[in-house]
Amino acid sequence: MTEPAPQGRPAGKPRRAPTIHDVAAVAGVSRGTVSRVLQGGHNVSPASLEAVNAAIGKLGYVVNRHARNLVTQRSNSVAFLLTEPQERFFEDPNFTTLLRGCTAALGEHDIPLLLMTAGDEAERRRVVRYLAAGHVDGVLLVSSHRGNPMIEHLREAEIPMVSCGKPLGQRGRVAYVAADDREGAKDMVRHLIESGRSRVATVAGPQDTPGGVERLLGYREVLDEYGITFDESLVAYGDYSRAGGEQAADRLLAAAPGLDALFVASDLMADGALAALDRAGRSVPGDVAVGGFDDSPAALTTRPALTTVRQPWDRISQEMVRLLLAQIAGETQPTVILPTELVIRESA
Amino acid sequence: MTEPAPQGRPAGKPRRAPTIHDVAAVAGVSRGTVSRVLQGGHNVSPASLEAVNAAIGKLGYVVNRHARNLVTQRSNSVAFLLTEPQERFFEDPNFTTLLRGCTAALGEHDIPLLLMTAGDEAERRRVVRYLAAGHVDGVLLVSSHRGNPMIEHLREAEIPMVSCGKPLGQRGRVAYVAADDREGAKDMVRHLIESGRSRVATVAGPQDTPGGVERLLGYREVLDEYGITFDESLVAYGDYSRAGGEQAADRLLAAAPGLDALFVASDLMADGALAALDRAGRSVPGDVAVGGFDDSPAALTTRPALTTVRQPWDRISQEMVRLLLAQIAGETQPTVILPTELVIRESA
DNA sequence: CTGAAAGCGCTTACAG
DNA sequence: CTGAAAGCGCTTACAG
Repeated sequence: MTEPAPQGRPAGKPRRAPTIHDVAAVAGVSRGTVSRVLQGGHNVSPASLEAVNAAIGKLGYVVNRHARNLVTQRSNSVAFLLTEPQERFFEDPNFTTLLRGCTAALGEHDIPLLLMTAGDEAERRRVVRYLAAGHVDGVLLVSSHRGNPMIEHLREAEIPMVSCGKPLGQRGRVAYVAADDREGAKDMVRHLIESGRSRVATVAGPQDTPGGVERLLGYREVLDEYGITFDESLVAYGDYSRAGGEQAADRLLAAAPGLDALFVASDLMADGALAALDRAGRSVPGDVAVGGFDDSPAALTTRPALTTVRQPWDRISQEMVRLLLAQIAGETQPTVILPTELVIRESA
Repeated sequence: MTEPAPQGRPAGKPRRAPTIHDVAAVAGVSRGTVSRVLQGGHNVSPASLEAVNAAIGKLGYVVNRHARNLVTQRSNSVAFLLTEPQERFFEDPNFTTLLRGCTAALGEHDIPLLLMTAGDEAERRRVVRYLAAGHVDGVLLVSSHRGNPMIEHLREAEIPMVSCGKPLGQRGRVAYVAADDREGAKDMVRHLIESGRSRVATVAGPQDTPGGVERLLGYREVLDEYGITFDESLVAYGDYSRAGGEQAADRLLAAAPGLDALFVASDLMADGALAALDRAGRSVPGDVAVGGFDDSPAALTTRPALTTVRQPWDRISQEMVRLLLAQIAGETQPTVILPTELVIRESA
């Protein structure tokens, strides 16, 4: 007599997950054939293919990644590496947007994202050891400052990687995806001038970051276009933080009280600048038109709502993942520059 | 004649990583002994131990995780799972704080964190398949709303997990770490009353989240303590978003114009409430004292700076990791409730 | 304390 | 198109 089928799985702990062996037995083929089906079903007869798929469904078989990874010498995983002091990035809304986009894009390939941070020397060592050991197939790198020590380490270990934003001082040796910072800045400054402003100041980002450099260059190029002489007293520098933007705007207001427009190199800094202007009794956009950069969520909650330059974060993350997977597959992929978009709200 | 030693590694690609076999050969012992050293060096003679360690250093040997994981049937990795619509969490500063803390805490154990999101049905299926296949050893769960379908799936698959915040409707079946929401709320409301306010209103969180329920309960309990009759018109509900807080405050101002204090169940909502009060021409804390909850970075940039209840995020993430690792190791760990701290700034 | 050996669950030439 | 077999790099009883 046969026992009644147990409800669910038996009481004993040892639920052994079905293996390729079990599938082969049920399907009545060899393990090699099962594996071939798993690899895409090439060189497998329709009958075998169907039998194997049925067995897989019946058993609820899922490949054991460790076994597969061991033999293929791949990890089928990718690291998302933050190389700045953690504080900075975790407060930056651009970061979470990017992280979310990369997670989603990798998810579609069924590739998990390992989040790693390398903020201090101890972490850096641990991460390099981990990555150099080949525990991931590639690295999505988030680092903006020149002279990042991690990049050298990763290059030496010949780990596929793609950076978000152009890594300064690498002379084209590392692939990257970036928004067109310079054109975006130019669009904004043209918009400011075309709306009738004549004393356009700017809060630039750090000059050891690509965004800091390029957005300032865009500002200067448009001044040239319109035959406006560049004036040192109309530029101040911030560190991309809200407080930094506020202080830079204070300095600008002191050095050039007559300014009637302000291009700020990030939304977070623009939010700070808005506070400074408010304190100084200047209305926006009445007295001073203000333009930001990023189109971060914060741009919608400032008052007035911020006119800004939209960075295409969704596409940036998608392209980063595409480039990295191509690189892992052995293809050489060119760097990608994505267009920005001027978003006009109330502040300018 | 011997060739001069090549600089760096040879030109040919095939840099094969050293294995336990190479280490054994260099150290003059068997692979088993090398493995024992790797496992902690028990039952290994001092001489062997030293020889093996020297060989490891010389070769730059790093264990192959795939091989190890295959035989130990462990993944030595942990998932950080977001089960809400992604938008919500990625905008919530509490989330990034928690993510950062967990990454750091796991990093100390050399365990990578896999970031996974289960916002829609398709993602949910993919994630359940991945987790149920045993691809991670455990799950750090971030989910606040009652009736989260993922929890059932994970429980069925018997995957170790610990939740951030008490999962409603699970009757104690899943371990969690949380701040003491009720006590935190009570501290704040007492502070409001003790500072001389008599019409204390509250913006509560969603009532299908533990923070929404508990913080409102704390508010009511303190009212009782002081013999103040509970007044329906002094409570409004928000969804933890900035806009939600602003709208809730608007409603409160309409229903109870005489309110002179406001306890808001999150800093983000408090920021919105501040905007509503400003629009209504009420000064803070002059006309209305405002208290928040979280002590998020935003609490420092509101004007006036926000008096709030600090959630101990660092400890929360550390405890989550500790509990999860214990659970993976087979130990049963009790749930952990951590004390909050009243942070007095300018708004109350 | 230590070595030889089995085995974890896959993939992939190799013959046929 | 398919099976038998080797091998990926480890860990872990088992003898000794």
